[in-house]
Amino acid sequence: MGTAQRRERERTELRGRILDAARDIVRREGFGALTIRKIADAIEYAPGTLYLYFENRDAIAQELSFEGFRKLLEAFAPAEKLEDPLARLEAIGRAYVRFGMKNPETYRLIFMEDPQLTTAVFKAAGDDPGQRAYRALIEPLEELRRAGRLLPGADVQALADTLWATVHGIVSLKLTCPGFPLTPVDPLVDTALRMLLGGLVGPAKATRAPGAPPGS
Amino acid sequence: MGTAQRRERERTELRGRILDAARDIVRREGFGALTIRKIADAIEYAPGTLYLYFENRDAIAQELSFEGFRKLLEAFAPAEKLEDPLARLEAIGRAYVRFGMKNPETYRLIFMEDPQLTTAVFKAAGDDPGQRAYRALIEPLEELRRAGRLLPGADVQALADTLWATVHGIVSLKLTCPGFPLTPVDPLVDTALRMLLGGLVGPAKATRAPGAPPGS
DNA sequence: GTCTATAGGCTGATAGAC
DNA sequence: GTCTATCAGCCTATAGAC
Repeated sequence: MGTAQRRERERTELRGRILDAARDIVRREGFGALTIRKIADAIEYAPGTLYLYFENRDAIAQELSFEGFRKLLEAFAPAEKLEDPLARLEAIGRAYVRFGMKNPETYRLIFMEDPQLTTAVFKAAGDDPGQRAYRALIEPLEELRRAGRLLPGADVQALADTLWATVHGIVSLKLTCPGFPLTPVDPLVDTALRMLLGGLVGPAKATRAPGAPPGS
Repeated sequence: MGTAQRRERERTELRGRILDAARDIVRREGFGALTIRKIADAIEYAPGTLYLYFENRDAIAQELSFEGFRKLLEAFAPAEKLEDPLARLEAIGRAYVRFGMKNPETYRLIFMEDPQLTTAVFKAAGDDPGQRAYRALIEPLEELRRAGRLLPGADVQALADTLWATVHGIVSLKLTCPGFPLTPVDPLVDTALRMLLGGLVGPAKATRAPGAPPGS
């Protein structure tokens, strides 16, 4: 496996160990606590050595963000296999929130810290992962539209952006406002998806009350 | 006016000028750039002097957050005067987003920076402003419920939290991800509110397609 | 490649003169 | 009340020895 060899080479070349240590620090203490010295301490090297592997601190943070975004996309994979486009949208939304809650500091780093970093991630974490993430939302919506299941005149782009904003809102509110909103994450996601997706396919299909428990 | 006298007293006591300078720095350069020395420079005092008026840097940041949250509540005022509860909800959502876009760094400080700060703001910026903000959402929803305009079994709390998460999502995404989402703020808010509130009062009332332009 | 050492900067906060 | 001076600490990044 070429990938494994490259990873092994990187590891022996210290690069991998630097990233491992950096990832650990961000996970445990947040991006603000990520310093060259702390990483150097963790891997038991002199701080200056790190500059042989990364141009500066930001380059390390960027690498971590790329990596995190790639993992987010991987977390979408099972959802993307679902046949029904509506079920796909729902599953992607849930996978997104789950990723954010499981990796709070990584999520913060990617989506809440530095606009420049976020922009860089969208533009260049592999083969245009920003577009790939977007397509995960746009594609099922397009499929719904083609099948005539969207109301006429629906703007697929605006719908995708709204869905994204909502799941991002849930995650970021939960990360920064513990205790607010009062509703626990899972029912909150249930309600949000029901409200957003329920109206999507037209009034006729919206049979359950938004905010009602799933079994009602 | 007692308030004016107190403000004047505070100003002569330097406290007001410190806050003014701090507010300016946060607005222009963000919370990360707020340092005791920078404030002292701006008001042309020695750094140590500030400690006679504030315990430490965090106390200044907290005061700014309290102030910002109070202004957010004030921005709700015109919306809260509307009679129709659904129109009230919509107007509050729009006012929220407008506030965030107009005061990006203040919004960041209050809602996106430090969980501890955010918690403090909710608990103690005057007479329980967190509850007041919450009530602004809960109350119109309760009114809708009482009027039988919500579907039976609807969870008012979850609905309020979802609305809040969505507008927060829109603002915070726009602040950290300029360029993503691609949809401009105003149509994004239109779509989100239509999707969320459209389904709220039951299928019969949802006549416009989510994502369609308002006139369709 | 890795080290030590250091330049040059920033920070919050305090002590003591006036 | 306000100052100066300073402690004690952190930081990035680089230069030069080995």
